[in-house]
Amino acid sequence: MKDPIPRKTVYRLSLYNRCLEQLGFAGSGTVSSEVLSKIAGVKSPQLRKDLAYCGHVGKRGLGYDVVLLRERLAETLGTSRLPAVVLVGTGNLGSALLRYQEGFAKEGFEITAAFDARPEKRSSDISVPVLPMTELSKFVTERGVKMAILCVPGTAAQSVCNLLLENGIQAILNFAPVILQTPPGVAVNNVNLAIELENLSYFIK
Amino acid sequence: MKDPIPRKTVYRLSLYNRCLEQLGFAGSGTVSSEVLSKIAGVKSPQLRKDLAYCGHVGKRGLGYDVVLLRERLAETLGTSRLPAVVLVGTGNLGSALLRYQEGFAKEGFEITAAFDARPEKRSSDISVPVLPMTELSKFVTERGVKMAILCVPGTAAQSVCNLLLENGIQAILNFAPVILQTPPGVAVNNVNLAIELENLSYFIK
DNA sequence: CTGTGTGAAGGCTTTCACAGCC
DNA sequence: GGCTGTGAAAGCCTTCACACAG
Repeated sequence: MKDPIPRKTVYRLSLYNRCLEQLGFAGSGTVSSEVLSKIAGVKSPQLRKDLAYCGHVGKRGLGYDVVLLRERLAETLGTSRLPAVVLVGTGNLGSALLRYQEGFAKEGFEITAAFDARPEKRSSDISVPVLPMTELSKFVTERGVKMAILCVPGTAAQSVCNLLLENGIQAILNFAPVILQTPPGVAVNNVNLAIELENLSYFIK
Repeated sequence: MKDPIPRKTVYRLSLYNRCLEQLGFAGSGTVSSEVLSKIAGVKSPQLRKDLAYCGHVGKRGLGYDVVLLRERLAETLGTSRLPAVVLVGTGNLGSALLRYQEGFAKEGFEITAAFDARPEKRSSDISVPVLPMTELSKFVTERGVKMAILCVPGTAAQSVCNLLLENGIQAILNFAPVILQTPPGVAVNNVNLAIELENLSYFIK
């Protein structure tokens, strides 16, 4: 309801969106908070409270209309028009993600270009243009790209990050094992596979 | 101090470990909570409180001895002996991660084997043995593997997950875009790139 | 005087319980 | 009767402020 939707709620709204997709309802009927919350792995009051940020979208006694709910979610999240994304760093992980391109495409994202200090490393099974770093500024500013996926080595991450910010990038999905120092207003999500694994290992008996 | 370290704290302890690594101190000297917290992107009191879970490891007026701290962290997290990991699903993302193997190795993890319904897809630049799914039970139980990375399509994720749990897997790093239904006592960390991107797009002005 | 360790305060999220609408 | 929407309560985590050790 209130303007500033809590970070964690935004996260879960995306999640609910994916869960609805997964349900594969062909426009059919409604879901109850009970059912949907179970799929999403949260408690039902939480789901209801989260969805309340999208306005009164549920019907009491019935549940949530699937189609309507998805529309509202997309609207609230601003997912109707998905932003262009560039990827920087085509090493192991970077080119891996480029090969996974179709996975992103299915979810509505498209990597418009990739950049690397040594673009000739580009392998033949990658369909995205791989350009030298020197072209990054021009490309990003001309096309008004606002999001980037960062896959450079940790040692280069901060300086490449700075370069991105100078050219108007506002959100970064960071795979480099470094916490980026950024000014307020820039969104950074970190994905650190080593930490994920280490974290899991803690819970093994 | 108390036995049950909060989940989020465990997470950050791993993070601090990585930050120390990044500092690259060759056994030299100490770090203050002020400095280390800045690198890790948290506030200094938080860092101190987190580190207090490792016992009295800091020296007042001096800071934290880097070597000692790393030892204590490894001890607390149980990272001294790192567990074996298997990867399931060698599609786009799965084989991408296998190619990234050396990235894991640098952080101390090793994928001991990969499994797929069609293992012949194995490409030549992957050094990890790729075995058919039918061998999974035997491999996992015989070697006592407790951790798995799950990269199968969403439609297969839950059933493969069940198979893993039946064979004694206790922790799963899940890349499938599905929330896995698991009994308590099993740890699951989800990595969903589409959600990360969607989430970031929300914060673009 | 510097910098850790920590009780107490504060803020944010989750959970509960139930009123209200279909 | 069923299920949403939501104030109130509880819980958890973060932040603060300061005592205290080196």
